Amino acid sequence: MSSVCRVVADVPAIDREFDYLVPDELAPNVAVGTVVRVSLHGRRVRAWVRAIDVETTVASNRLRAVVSVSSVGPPADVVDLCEWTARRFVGSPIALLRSATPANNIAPNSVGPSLTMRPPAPEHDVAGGNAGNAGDAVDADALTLPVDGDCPVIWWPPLLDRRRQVVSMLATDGSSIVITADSARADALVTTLRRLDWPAVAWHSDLPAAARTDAWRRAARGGCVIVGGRTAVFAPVPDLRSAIVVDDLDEALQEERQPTWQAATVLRERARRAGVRFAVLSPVPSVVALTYADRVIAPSDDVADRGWPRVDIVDLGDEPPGTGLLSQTLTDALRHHTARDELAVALVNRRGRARLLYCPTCRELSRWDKEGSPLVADPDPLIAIGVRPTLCLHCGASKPRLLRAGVDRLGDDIAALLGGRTPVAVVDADVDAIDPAARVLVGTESLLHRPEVRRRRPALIALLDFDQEILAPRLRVDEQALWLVARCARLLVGRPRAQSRLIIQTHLARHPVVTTIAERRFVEAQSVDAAERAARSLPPFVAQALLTGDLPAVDAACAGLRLLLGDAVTVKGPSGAGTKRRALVEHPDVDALTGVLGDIASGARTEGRLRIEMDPARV
DNA sequence: CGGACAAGCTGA
DNA sequence: CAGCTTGTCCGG
Repeated sequence: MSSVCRVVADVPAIDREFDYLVPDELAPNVAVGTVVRVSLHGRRVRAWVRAIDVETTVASNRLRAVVSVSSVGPPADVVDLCEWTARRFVGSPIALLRSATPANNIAPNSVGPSLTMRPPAPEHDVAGGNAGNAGDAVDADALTLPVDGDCPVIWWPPLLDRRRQVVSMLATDGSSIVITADSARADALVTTLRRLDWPAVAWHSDLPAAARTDAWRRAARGGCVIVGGRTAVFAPVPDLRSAIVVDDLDEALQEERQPTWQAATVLRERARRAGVRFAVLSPVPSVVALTYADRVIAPSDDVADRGWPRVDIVDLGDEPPGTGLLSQTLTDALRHHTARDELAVALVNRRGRARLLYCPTCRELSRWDKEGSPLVADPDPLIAIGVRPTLCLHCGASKPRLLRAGVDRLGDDIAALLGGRTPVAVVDADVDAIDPAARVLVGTESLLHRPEVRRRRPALIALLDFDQEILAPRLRVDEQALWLVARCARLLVGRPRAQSRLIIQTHLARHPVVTTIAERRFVEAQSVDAAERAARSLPPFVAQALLTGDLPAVDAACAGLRLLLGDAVTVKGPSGAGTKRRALVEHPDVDALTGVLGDIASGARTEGRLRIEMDPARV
C-alpha cells in the first residue's frame, strides 16, 4: 500500500500542484523538498515534493507513480520559505525552489552526517590585512560594538573594518547566514573567517555548478557560516542561529525577475520563523530596517569620525559663472592628487529619467517656486512634479536648458584643465579594460563596481552633479543618495585618511541630505525620513506594487483590485502610451494586497502580459 | 510548457 | 476528405 505525495512541477507556466503515488521502494528517500521525476501529460518533468502522506482526491485510476528520485532537495522549512516568498512578492515559487536546490543532483543518503559548530577559540582576532586605514590606528576594542537584541541595526562607518563586527554576530552554537550583494566583499569575508577557523562556506551564483553543489552539501550538514548573495537565504542549513544582512540598501539584493523578491525581507522572515536574531549592518541604516529594528547600535562619534574620509561640500552656486561642473575646489584637488600620481575618480549621473533644468542667463536651477522642488524636463508620469517652465523665476529669462554635461565633453574639459599631460579616461559600459595609465577616470556610478577601480585605491572621488541624486523624483532618493556617498567613501579605504578625499558638488548645499553627509548624522536623518514616511503613509508603512504590461491586463488588474479591496486601495495611473501601461497600487496591508494580486495573476488567463513588482525600488 | 485534440484551410 | 496549420485546453 503506497502513500501519495503532492508535487510542484518545474514548469513555470503550471501553477498547480499534482498528486503522485510513492512506490514503496522510493518511499525512504522521499521527503518534503526531494527532487523527483514524474510523468505529466505525457512527458517526464522534474518536480519538488511539496507534501508527503497527503489525502488525495484524485481517482486512483488517474493517479500515476513517481518515476524516480533525482536528488535530495531543500529542507521542509526552506520549501515553506520559498512558498512564503512567492506569495509575498506575487510570483511563482519555481524560480525560488530552483535557487534552493543543489545545482547538480545529490543522491539520497550521500550528504554526510550532520556537523555541530566548533567556534574558534576567542583569542583569534581579525587583526591582519587592513583592519582600518593605515596610519589611523584605532583601538581594537573600540572597533567592536557589543550587539544585543533580536533585531538590531548596526550603523558602521565605511572606512572602518567591519569584519570583526560581523564575526561578533555569528552564532557559536549553530549555523549563520550572512548575505551581502557584493561578491568580492563576500569572498574577502569568507577568506577572513576561514583564517580565523570559522567553517565559512561561499555561496554565490557565479561559482561553477560543482562548487555550488559542494557548498549545498556542506550547508546541509549544518554547523557552518554561509556567506553569499541573495540566494544564500535559501541555504539548507538545518540549525540556523543567526542571520545577518550587510548593506541592505544594495539594489542587487532584490531580484530583477519575477518574483522580484528582496533577500533582506526573506532572510528576516526565515529568522523570525526560526526564532533567531536578524541583524542589519550598513553605513546607511535603511528606513525599512529602522522601522522593524528593536535597537540601533552605533559607534561613538569619535570612532565614527575616523570612519569617514574628508568630505568637501562644494556649493556650485558660489562658483563664478561659466564654471560649470569644474569648481575651483575640484580643480585644485584634481591637480593635487594627479601630481602625486594618485588616482582620481569623477562621477556624473546619467541614470534616471529626470533631467534638471537651469537658466542659462542667471545660472539658477529652474524652480517650481522659490522654496520648492526644482523642475525636471520629463517627470515620471506617476509622480508629476511639474511641467516644463517657460520663464526663470529669478531673472525672467526664457528657454531653460537641460543641465547635463556629457561625459565625453567633461573628460575633455578635465584633460584640458590638467594641462593635457595627465591621462584622463572616460569610462562607460562599452569600455572593457580601463587604461592603467589613466590618472583621472570619468564616468557614471557604474565605475564604483569596477574591480580595477577598487584595486587601484583612488585618493579622490568627486560626485560632480549631486543635485541629480537628491532631486530625482523617486521615493527613496534620500537614502539612495546617502548610500551612494557611503559607497564612494568605502572605495577610499586602505589609504591614510588624511590623504583621501570625497568631493560633493551641489547647488543645494543646505539640502537635508547634504547636511546629513556633512555632519554624519545618518541615523538621525534616516529616522526622520522614517517618521515622515509614516506620517504621509508612504512605504514601508503602506504596501506598494508596480503593475506593468499590456494595456488590458493592467487595466483589468486595477479594476479587480478596486472591486476586491474597495476604498482602501489607491491606484496611481494607469498611465502609458500605446498598448503598454503601468500603474502603482497601494494598500495599507501587504497580505491583503499580495493575496488579491496573487488571485488576479493566477486567475487572469487572457489579455496579455502583466508584470507585478512588489515594493518597487525605483518609483 | 508542450502534447492532444478539434476546428479551420487548401487542393484535387 | 486527406493533410496540414492554428487554437484552446489541461495535466495527477
